[in-house]
Formats: sequence, structure tokens, C-alpha cells
Amino acid sequence: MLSEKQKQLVEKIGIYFEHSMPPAAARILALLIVSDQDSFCFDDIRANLNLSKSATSNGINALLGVNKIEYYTKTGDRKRYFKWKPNSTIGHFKTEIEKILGLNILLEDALHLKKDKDSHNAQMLAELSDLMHYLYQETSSIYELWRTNKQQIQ
Amino acid sequence: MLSEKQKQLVEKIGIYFEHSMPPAAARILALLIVSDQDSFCFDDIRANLNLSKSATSNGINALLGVNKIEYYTKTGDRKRYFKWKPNSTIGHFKTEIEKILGLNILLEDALHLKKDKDSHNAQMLAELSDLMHYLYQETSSIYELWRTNKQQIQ
DNA sequence: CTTTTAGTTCTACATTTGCAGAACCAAAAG
DNA sequence: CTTTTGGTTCTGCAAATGTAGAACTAAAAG
Repeated sequence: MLSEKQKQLVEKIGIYFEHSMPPAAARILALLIVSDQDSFCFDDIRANLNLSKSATSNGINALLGVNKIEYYTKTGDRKRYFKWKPNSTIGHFKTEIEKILGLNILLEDALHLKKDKDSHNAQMLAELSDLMHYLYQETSSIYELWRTNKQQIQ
Repeated sequence: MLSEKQKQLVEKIGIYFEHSMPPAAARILALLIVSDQDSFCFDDIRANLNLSKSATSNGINALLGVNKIEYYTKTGDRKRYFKWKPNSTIGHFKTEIEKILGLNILLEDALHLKKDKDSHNAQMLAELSDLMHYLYQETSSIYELWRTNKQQIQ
């Protein structure tokens, strides 16, 4: 089903996703992204990744829970067919950037609590804050630009 | 030494940093960022954070290893005085963005391995790639802009 | 040479995490 | 009603992490 290279890539992407989810879920998501097969049922996933039923079940449900995958069904077939939700990846990029900005908010709090606002640390915190605000404006407008661009094409 | 609010903030920032380092190291870094005290020796850190010697030692050395803190010494004093390296935080923001772009490279690999480049998934991968390239250009020029801006001020 | 200082390294342990395999369950098929 | 299907939930359990506390060490002080 997957070429050897695709298998390796599933592992690589899986390792990447491990920073925000358990290994099994990470591999499942990677599989759905990399494969040429457009959807996978429970046992397809199990078979491709050599996972136990519990790991498969928990992984799938975790991914459904964070909206990174979805499923559809066929009439007269109790199986669920799982697919990657590509939009979730845009969301992923977005939340990663928001995490970065989240630290910045904490650093600003640190600055506000400083007794001496002119100390070197305080000045550095202020500079970082500046940079991050600039970055925030730029990145949020990137989303706007990209979305309107998309709409024009469609 | 730290106000109650600062203590709480050390914990908050500590939790943030836990995503990339052990709890003790995360708290040490947060302490050095938040405190008004401009530098901390080994036992200052220990005392402020209620850490064991081993946790303190390992934490400090981990942070030195990834260049997030530095130390200086005083003549006739064997102690090392540790300080946060604010530049490392710019580096942190930068590497976080690079991580995001790192996923994009993997997604591009996935696209290249697709047999059917016109499938929905493949098209979505291509779109994501586009967006990320755009984001990359914008964010890298942000650093440039910010740096030249900094130089003009100084 | 002995003691103190400033810190490192070692040992043990408690906690957490994630998975396998088995038992389980509800709905549909026979 | 019994069996099959498509999962879910419930034990363990193994590996990884991170920390405390104690033992240790190297350099300097006495």
C-alpha cells in the first residue's frame, strides 16, 4: 500500500507530531497524510502501522478530538472511513505561532513586574515584546492575504 | 527576593518551557528571566526554587549547553553567577518558526511521493506549501527589518 | 596536611506515559 | 436467540523521565 519511502516518511512526520501527541496517534495522522489511499478504516490503519486495537482506537479518537481527522460512512457498512483534515494543518501552523506569542505575553507580564524598568533584562524584554508584536501583525495579515487569494482562485 | 506574583509567573513560564526541557531547568530559566536580581549563584537558585543540588546542577548545565544562560565570575570568588541570555529567546522564537517550516518540508516530501498529484490531499499539500513559503519569506524579512531597525536606534 | 567551598556524579526511587492483549459491549446479521 | 462485526475499555507492564539525597571531587583556604 505504501512505498518504502512513504513508510519512512510516515515515521519522520510521526516523530515530528510526537511533540504534540503520543507516538501511535502521530503515526496514524502521518499515514493519512502521506498515503495515496484516500481513506482508511480501523483495520487498514492497524494493519499499516502494526498497532494494537487499543492503540489504534485511542489514537483515532485523540485525533478526532482535536479535529485533525474526520470520518465518513457508507450505507449498509458499519465501518468508519477516516481521512486527514488538511485545514487542521493550517490550524496547526496557526496555533504553533500562537504558542510563540503566548510566551511573549508571559514575558510582558515579567516586564510589568520588574521594579527597575531600565535594567538590561527589562530593556531586552521590551525589545522582544516589540519584535513579537511586529511578527504578530505580519503573520496575521499573511493569513488574510492567503485566504483572499484562495477565494479569488476558486 | 521574588514577589508572590513573580513566583507565580516563574511557574507559568516554567510550565511553558517544559515543552522543551525538564521542569527544573524550565524553572531556573524562568527565574533568571523574571527576577529583579541581575544574577544568581548556584545556591541562590537552589534556595529560590527549592531544588536539590543535583536538579540545580543538571538544570544549569542543560541551560548552559543550549546557550540560554551564561555565567560570569568575580576575582577571588569561586562561585559562578548565572544570567539569562536574552538573545537566546530571539533564537527560541526563530527555531520555533523553523520547526513549523520543518514540517512543511516533510509535507512537501509527502506531495512528491504522491502517485496522483491531482488528488484532493495532494492539492491541499501544495496549497499548504505555498502558504508556508510565503510565511517563510515574510518572517525572515521581519528579522532583517527588526535588526536594521535596532542598529539605527543604537 | 586538613578543612571548606562549590559543585558534580551516582544511586535509588516515584511518576508518568503509552502500548499490548484480553475482556468486554452494542448493533446488526443470520 | 446466537453469532459476527467493529470497535471500546480494562488490566497489566515496560521504558523513560526527573528528582532527591548521598557520596564524591578538585581547588582553595586555613
